[in-house]
Amino acid sequence: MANHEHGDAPWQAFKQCESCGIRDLVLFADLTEADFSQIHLPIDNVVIPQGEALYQPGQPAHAVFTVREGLLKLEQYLPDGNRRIVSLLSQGDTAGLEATVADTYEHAAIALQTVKACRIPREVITRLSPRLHRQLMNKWHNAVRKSHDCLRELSTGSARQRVARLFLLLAPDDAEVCRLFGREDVGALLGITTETASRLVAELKRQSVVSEVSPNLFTRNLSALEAIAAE
Amino acid sequence: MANHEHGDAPWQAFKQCESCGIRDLVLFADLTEADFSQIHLPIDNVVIPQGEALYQPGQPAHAVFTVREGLLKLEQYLPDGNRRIVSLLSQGDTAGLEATVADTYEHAAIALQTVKACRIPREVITRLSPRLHRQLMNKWHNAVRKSHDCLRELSTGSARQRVARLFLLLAPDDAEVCRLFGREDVGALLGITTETASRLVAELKRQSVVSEVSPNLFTRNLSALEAIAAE
DNA sequence: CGGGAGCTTGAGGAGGATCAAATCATGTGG
DNA sequence: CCACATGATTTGATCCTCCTCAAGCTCCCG
Repeated sequence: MANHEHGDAPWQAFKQCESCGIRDLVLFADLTEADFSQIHLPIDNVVIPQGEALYQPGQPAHAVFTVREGLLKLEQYLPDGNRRIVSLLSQGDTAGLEATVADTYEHAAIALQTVKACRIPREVITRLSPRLHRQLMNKWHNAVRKSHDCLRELSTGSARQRVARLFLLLAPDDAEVCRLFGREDVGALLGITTETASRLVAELKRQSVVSEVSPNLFTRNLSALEAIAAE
Repeated sequence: MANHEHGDAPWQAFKQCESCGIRDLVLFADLTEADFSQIHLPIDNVVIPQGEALYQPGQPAHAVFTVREGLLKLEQYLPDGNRRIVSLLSQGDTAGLEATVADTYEHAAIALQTVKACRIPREVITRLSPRLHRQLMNKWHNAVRKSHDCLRELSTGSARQRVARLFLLLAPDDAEVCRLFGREDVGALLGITTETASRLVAELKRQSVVSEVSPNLFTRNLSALEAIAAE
């Protein structure tokens, strides 16, 4: 199971959050010292090892999570038993936003790379609600945008285009390298089979559009990728 | 262009909204008489004929819209010039929610069936913000859910399965009939070509899984559709 | 060293794309 | 009222992409 380590006193949450390295990215970006003093519940740090679930669909949704490090997939299951990844969450993204309006989680949230996240009990959100309004709206907006990006870029066009677009989406343009994940997950994200995903990644390697410097860590030829994405 | 007809005095908005037939579905569901009295901007009724745009991507986002009748598509454009429908909005859904957090619209919103909607200026939302908090969150939540539904049901599996799932999503199970739209749009929604969309709809008609009682108006054999959706 | 999981590759076939043409529906002007 | 132009839908023929089933391969760990 995921490792929950939290400070024992409420005010520790304050100290931790205030000095958070990604303060401007998170839900609490707008809060003041006075706001933090109203938090009477622990904000836990959770670490989810690769492959472990942060939560499962149908579980009671007691908390919202802010991703500080790593990569998380949100997946859902189909009538025919297949599964589909509907979103990828990375630094600054929020998982389980539905906790603020629904009783249960709607996805399986599973770490593709070891994830460090903050667990924020739903009551904290409820209590700070007016102060968080703007940031909550921003987070929802991001969730919608990510999902539409996924449809537009990763579920449209040929399998080759989708793989190229995935390499472009996985890291900002100025990033040196870019970390990929298992071919089965690539398939579930792009709506293609594991074999096709493998074939195409291998092909891009052979054509040195990307090169694997270490297992699942790639350098990219951006202009070549962009050409494929738009062809 | 879309037809904007609005009451001239602010309080008319109140009267209209208060007696709205879908009051419990809309953004203003929680508001009281006192809240309405704070609205000093007109809530217009807009009618968008089939094929016309409610807004275009990049346009300054000055308003949010509640759909009262009809069907709206949200579409986005790809690097290669193709387009993809990322969401369908119908009664009670909200279009242009991004107006509350961004400067411009992110989609083209186009009527698939003649749409009647309420145009709510962004300042109204801003002003009533705390009172609308819960409903805004609900609307965002719906937007995310719709988008994930689209990915999971309409962009996964064989073209045949997708068409069947579309017929199931287009109207509630107890609806007598179900209205479809042009094959080109069906294609853009399911991520397949116009020809394939046409072929499969025609095939379902021949197999009397659906029947076209009048142009683009269908009755459905639900169990047959469900069987195809899950096969 | 052997076993397992994930990745790669191969051969074959099915499903969907593409290009092209025929049919149907709609509206317009003669 | 009919002839015709226009656009959407349907259908056909062909090709190519991607899926399926299957077998090797690599790497890691016991």
